[in-house]
Amino acid sequence: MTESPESHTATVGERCARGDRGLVRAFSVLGKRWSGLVIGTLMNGPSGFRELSRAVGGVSDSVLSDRLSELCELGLATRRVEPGPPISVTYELTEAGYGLAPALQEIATWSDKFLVDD
Amino acid sequence: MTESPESHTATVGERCARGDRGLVRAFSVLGKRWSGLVIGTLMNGPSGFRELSRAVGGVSDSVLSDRLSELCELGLATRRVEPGPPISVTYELTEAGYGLAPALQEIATWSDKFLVDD
DNA sequence: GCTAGCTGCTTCGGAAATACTAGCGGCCTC
DNA sequence: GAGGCCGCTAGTATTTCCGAAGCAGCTAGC
Repeated sequence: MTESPESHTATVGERCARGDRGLVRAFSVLGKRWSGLVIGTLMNGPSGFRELSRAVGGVSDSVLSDRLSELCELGLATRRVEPGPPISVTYELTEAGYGLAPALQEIATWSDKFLVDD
Repeated sequence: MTESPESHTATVGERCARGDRGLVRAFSVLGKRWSGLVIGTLMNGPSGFRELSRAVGGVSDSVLSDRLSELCELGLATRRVEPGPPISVTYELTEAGYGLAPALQEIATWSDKFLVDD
């Protein structure tokens, strides 16, 4: 397949049409406030709740707790408890979670190019 | 730069760390309910309000109207009015809007691979 | 031992966002 | 004229997000 602009556009268009179900599912996750940033932050490696809260910045505890629960339920992240003392909790992305890396990379690239600085 | 798995992982990690500002900006758009799907649907080409509403499916008029306004204000989409009769309104992505295609493609690929069917 | 501070949550009440739906004016068809 | 389409808007109801207080567990310093 040649890499002409037209065929690339058509491929994108067909892909999005066939990927509608996929996009619906994906944005049921990514379209919730903070989820994308939580996942993006966990790309840097496993993290505790408070560490994650500080790294994300600006997310309330209750929402962060909800989002992490959802991500774990969806199999995108795991929650590991070290019984201690001191007790500690660590959140880490799963393979599925890390699978979002290419998309997040593309999003960051797009953002740097097209979104204005606030 | 070699393409070894380690350097790829490090590149992703560094990229996300350096892209945090970018991700924050991006998810201020994509992290809102329906915006991702609206953009994804407009990838198929220009569309009227009702046509878009039906294609996206499940979004309320008032929220769709809000989202489209926001996308236009951000320069991701344009709203064109044909004075008619009959009067018609068409929404279309800008170059910046279409610039999200690679990311949406990656998201759809990821979703197909890792998210469970409902 | 007490206090202060960290941890990871949970709970509660309120603010903000979203959903729902009726309605408007413009237009077309029967 | 009635009914239906269009693109919204406005008002109300519901859901989501938020902020902050609080809990239990733990540590460090006095």
